[in-house]
Amino acid sequence: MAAKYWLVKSEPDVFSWDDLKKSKNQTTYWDGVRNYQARNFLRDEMKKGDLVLFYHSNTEPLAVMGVCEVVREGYPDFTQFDPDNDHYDPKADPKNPTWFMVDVKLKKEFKHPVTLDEIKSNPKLKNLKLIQRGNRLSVMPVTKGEFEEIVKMGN
DNA sequence: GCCAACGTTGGC
DNA sequence: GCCAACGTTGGC
Repeated sequence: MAAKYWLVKSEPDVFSWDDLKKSKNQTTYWDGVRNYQARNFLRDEMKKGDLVLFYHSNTEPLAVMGVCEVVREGYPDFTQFDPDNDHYDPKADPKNPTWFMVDVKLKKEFKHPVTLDEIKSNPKLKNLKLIQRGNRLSVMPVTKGEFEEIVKMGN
């Protein structure tokens, strides 16, 4: 099974590329996703070895910072059961968890972060879900071609 | 800080 | 099951 390609958004105020760099083994768990479509990707579709573009949303610079690799496949997001956590979900049932997460590890830092403007002005990326109107998914699939184009732009 | 777009909630 | 109201996202 060939690896798949993904793009995840993170607000750098919450968790930035630098935070990932400083994490133990440059690996982190991707917690706090509370959207069913994104949850399904995390739970069912993301597999070990899949490659993930890491995008900074909401705060400058709006850009893809680099590439991560999935190192642990979907497992229950423990923050849903923690009342002190921002992502606590009082309806979540430990026996049948609602929300899932994966672990990702830093694989490659772009020499040149690929900004939203650059993505928008590249005709090869015009179908990228990220730039489609009103898209609010925090985890989304990208095609191999889109992935390779962004990696090329980052080097 | 604004606001368009969207997902979720809840009354009916 | 519809749909209005509401809250959140995220670019500008």
